[in-house]
Amino acid sequence: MKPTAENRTRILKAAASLFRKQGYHGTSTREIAVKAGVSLGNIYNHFPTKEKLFATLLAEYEAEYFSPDQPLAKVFTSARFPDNIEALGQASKETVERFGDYMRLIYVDMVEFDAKHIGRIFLAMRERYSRVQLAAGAKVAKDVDPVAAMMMVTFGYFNFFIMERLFKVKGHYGMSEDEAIKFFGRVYRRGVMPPND
Amino acid sequence: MKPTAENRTRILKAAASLFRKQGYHGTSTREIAVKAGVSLGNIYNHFPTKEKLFATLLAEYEAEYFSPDQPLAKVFTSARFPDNIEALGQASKETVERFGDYMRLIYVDMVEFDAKHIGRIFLAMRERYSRVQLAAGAKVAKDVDPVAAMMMVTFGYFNFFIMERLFKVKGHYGMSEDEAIKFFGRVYRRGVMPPND
DNA sequence: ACTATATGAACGAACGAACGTTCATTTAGA
DNA sequence: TCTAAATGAACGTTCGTTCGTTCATATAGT
Repeated sequence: MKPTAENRTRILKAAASLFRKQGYHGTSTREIAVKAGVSLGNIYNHFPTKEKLFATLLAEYEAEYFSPDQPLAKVFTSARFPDNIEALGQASKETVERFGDYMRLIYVDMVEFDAKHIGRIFLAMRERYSRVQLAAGAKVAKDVDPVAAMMMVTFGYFNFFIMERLFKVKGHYGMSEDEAIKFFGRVYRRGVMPPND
Repeated sequence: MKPTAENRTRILKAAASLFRKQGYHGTSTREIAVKAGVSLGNIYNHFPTKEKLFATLLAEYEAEYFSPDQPLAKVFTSARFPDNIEALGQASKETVERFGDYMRLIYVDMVEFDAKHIGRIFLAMRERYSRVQLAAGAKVAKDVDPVAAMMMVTFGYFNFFIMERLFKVKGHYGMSEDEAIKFFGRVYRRGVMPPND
C-alpha cells in the first residue's frame, strides 16, 4: 500500500468542501470518506477524531493565510498608507477569493464551536496591524490614528467582499466590485461631506 | 390543559438560546425540550419539524427587526445624512446589542443551511436603503452616491459592533466603543488624508 | 346545576436511521 | 515474506420523529 500522504490530502480537501457547505455537525465522516474516495476507517488512520480533522484544516489554512507572499501582506509592505488604499481593496478582494473556504470555516468554528479554535487569530489582529504600520509609516491627517485608519479601510473592503462572495449578495451596493473599490477609496480618502462645508 | 401559547414561546426561547450557542445540528430536540421545561413530544405539537422551528425563529426575529420603532429605523427617518453619522453608529450599537441573538442565527443559517432561509433579507437590502434615502434627502459631495455612502457608513459601524459583541473581540481597534463611533464618524465625514494634500 | 362526553395539549417510551469510532481482516509495496 | 496502509462490518449511542396514552378543561344534554 502506498499513497498515505495523498489520501491525507484528499481527506482534507473533501472535508473542507463539505464543512464549508454544511457545517461541522451537518457533515458525517461517511460523507467525507465517499467524497475523498477513501474508506471510512482510513480517515482514522490519518486523524484521531473528526474534530481533530477540523482543527487541522483550520491550522493548515491559517499557516498559508499568514504567509508573507499573500496579496495583503505584500500591499502592507510595498506601499505607504493611505496611498495604497485601492491596492488594499484589490488585495482584500483577492484574499477573499483565495481564502473564501477558510473564512467559511472560521464562521463554522464561531457558530458550532463558539470560536474555540480561532479565537486567538482575532486577538492578534490589532497587534499585527501595529507592526505593519510601524514598518511602513503613514501620512494621514493629524487627528486620525493611522493604525485604526488602516484597520478601518481594510475591514471595510473585507466586509464588502465577504458579503459579495461568502453571503452571495452580488452587487449589494448597486455597483461592480471594481467600482466599489474606487468608491470606498474616494470616501476613505476625503469623506462624504461636500468640500468647505 | 391550557398554556399552549406559553409553551410555544418557551420552546422558541430555549431553541434560540441553544442554536445560538451550539448551532443547529449541534443542538438536539431533547436539549430544547429540557431547557424549555416541556416534553419531547410536545415540541411536535407546536412545530412540525426541527427545521421549521428554526425557520420560525428566524421569521419572528425578522419581523421584530424590521419594525419601524427600532433604533436604526428611527435614525433613518429623524435626521438627514450625513448629519446623523454618529447617530447611525449609536443605533448600530444598540441594534447589535438587541438583536445579537438574531444575528448569530443568521450566521447559523449561512453556515449550516448555505443561507437558505435568510437569502432574501440581504437581497432586499439596497432597495430598503434607497427608499430610506429618497424619503430623507442627503447632503454629500456631488461625486458621492448618497445611498452607497449611507450603506457604507451603516455597514462599517455594524461590522465593528459585530466584531466586538458577536465575535467577542473587545477593543479590537484599541479604543472604547464610543471613541470608535467618533473615530469612524471623523473618517467617514472628512477622510483620512491631510487637508490640502 | 349537574353530569357525561368531547377536545386536544402534554407526555415519554419506542422506532428506525444515522452518527462517530473501533477493530479484525485484507491488500499490496518493500 | 513481512509490514503497514486500507478496508468495511460492527458497536454502542444518539438522533429526529411517531404514537398510544393520560388528563385538565370546555361543551352539551338533561
